[in-house]
Amino acid sequence: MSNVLNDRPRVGKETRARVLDVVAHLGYEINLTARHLRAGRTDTVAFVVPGFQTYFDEIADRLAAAFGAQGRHLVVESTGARPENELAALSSVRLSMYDGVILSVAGLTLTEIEGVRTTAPLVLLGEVEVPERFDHVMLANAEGAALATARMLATGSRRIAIAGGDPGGPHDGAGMAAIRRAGWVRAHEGAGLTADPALVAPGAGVGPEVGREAVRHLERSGVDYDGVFAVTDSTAVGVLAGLAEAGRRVPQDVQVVGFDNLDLAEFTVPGLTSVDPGRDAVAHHAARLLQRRIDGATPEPEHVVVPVRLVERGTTRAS
Amino acid sequence: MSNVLNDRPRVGKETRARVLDVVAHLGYEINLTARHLRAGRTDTVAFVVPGFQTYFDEIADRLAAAFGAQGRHLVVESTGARPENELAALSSVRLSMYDGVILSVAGLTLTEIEGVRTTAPLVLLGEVEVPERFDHVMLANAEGAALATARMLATGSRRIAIAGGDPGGPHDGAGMAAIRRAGWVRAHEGAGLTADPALVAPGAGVGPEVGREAVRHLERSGVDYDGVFAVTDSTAVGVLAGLAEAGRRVPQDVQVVGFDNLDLAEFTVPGLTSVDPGRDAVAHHAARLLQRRIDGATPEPEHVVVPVRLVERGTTRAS
DNA sequence: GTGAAAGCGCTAACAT
DNA sequence: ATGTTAGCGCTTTCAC
Repeated sequence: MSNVLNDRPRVGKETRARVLDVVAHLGYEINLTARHLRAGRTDTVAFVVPGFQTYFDEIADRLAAAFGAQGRHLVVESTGARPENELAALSSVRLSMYDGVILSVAGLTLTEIEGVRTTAPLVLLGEVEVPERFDHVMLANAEGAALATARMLATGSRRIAIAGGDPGGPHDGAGMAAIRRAGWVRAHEGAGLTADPALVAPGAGVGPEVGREAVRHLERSGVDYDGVFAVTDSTAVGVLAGLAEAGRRVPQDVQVVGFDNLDLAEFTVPGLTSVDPGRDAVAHHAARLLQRRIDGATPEPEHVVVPVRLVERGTTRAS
Repeated sequence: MSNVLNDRPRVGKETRARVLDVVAHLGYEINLTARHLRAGRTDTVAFVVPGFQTYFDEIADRLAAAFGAQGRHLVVESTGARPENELAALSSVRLSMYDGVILSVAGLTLTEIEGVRTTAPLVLLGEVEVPERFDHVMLANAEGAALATARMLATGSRRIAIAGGDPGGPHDGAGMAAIRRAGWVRAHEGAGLTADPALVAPGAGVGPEVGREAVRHLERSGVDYDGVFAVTDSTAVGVLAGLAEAGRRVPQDVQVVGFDNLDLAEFTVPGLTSVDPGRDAVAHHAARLLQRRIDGATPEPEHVVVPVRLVERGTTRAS
């Protein structure tokens, strides 16, 4: 029977017809679970993200296309940003459901990842340090942040605040926000200036609430500022809302730059200048690295840093 | 061995220790695929969406929470809005990977869905007509659209355009946009007015591009308008961008209302008045309906219409 | 060209 | 209390 269903060559025409007839009659439905066990593959790859968010949506679309082209399915799972779930996703138990996993790391520390024993095809994504032995794709975070900051310095901003990422919080130090903050500092140094710690706005997370809260904080504190670097575009959207609320004109009074260049950035008012992380490249490398593991190769682990570029729109002044 | 691993009761302490030792030593990792075959379950539920988008993200979060509470995993798959993929997701072949599936229908017609023979636990979601025999959760679309339109009429708008959803396009007629457009018409009638067909902006899709294009079209055509109902919030974001581009003030010159009440609606400038679909209710019903199918009941199919309400923000004038 | 059977790795039932 | 085994449904090999 399976010969017929899988279109094997050496089956008589009549037999094939007969089998197909019976199959249709009985309402037979193949059981994928059994096939997976037998085949040792599930033809499914998982993209595990900290949360269902626009940034990951845009990457997931590209991954789905890449894997779909080879007849593999992509599924997206969320860890809810809980480290224990990230670890669970790393355990081979969970991995054995999939031919491979691309895990976007958010909450785990280097030490926690170190402890993971896993031989299954796995690629790590995300703006944190990971052990040498894993394949890893990350962005040029510090460079991007520096690019953003330098752009505002070049067009006259001298007091550039930074919003998002819970500075000083429990997850700070090694995370994405910290690296981008380092780029913000570096750009100041590059211009012979010093970044003012008073311009680091508090607030945990990277959503719009954080951005709006950051601006409210700046306003309350009475500190002088004429630029805001938001660690993500999502944060930037909140920053724009906060600035409107405070009556600050963008970009005349305050320039704003985000990071991620979400599709949305083209539609804020004014359009959001943003650091483009080259999502195509991120997805491409993640898919490529996973593919070679799935193919059974055990190559040297690769650590890809995807370059970024600045996309200029209306939240920065013309140079 | 399995007794030990699964914490069965009647195992001697010493035996347990010995087994665990060996297990650790050999680096044994359980094979979930085999377990799934044996158990006849995968403890995994799929949420199949037309695309990875904010609206579905916000529902997926809630579904993940609901199923996670019962020890089940949620995975999200995208059909890329291709009808053939939606059908594939409906086929029992694909269903057999999961304990159940929640499918958000976008591109399929009633007839196409009619043809589906499936006994697996399945719940349909989405703003289209579906066969009686399926469980289905949808929004009070026409009511919501009428609510939105009536709100703008009540505060002085007399020429309310509608943006998004490809009116007159191939998928028009039965889809979400058509139902919402019906609500827009109905609200006019309820006020003793007539909706002007010239105010139906062309353009396929529900993303921001469509909203901006819609406004550009209105401006080009020179038609008079003082309000825009966007069929989704995502479209509304584009509408706001378009209006800014055209130099129209919101809400003084043009009022705007969206549909979905995305988290983002609170952060546009000005804040977006929007129809809230009660996402909690949508997720709750979808999870509940799927659960009872998984539990093996074969109850009467249920067709839930989730009520909506209007959330007023800055894109509409005070009443 | 066709049919039968072994075995993927697991676990629940059963025999010891 | 412990060890053994049958069988989930598939596919591939092997015997006919």
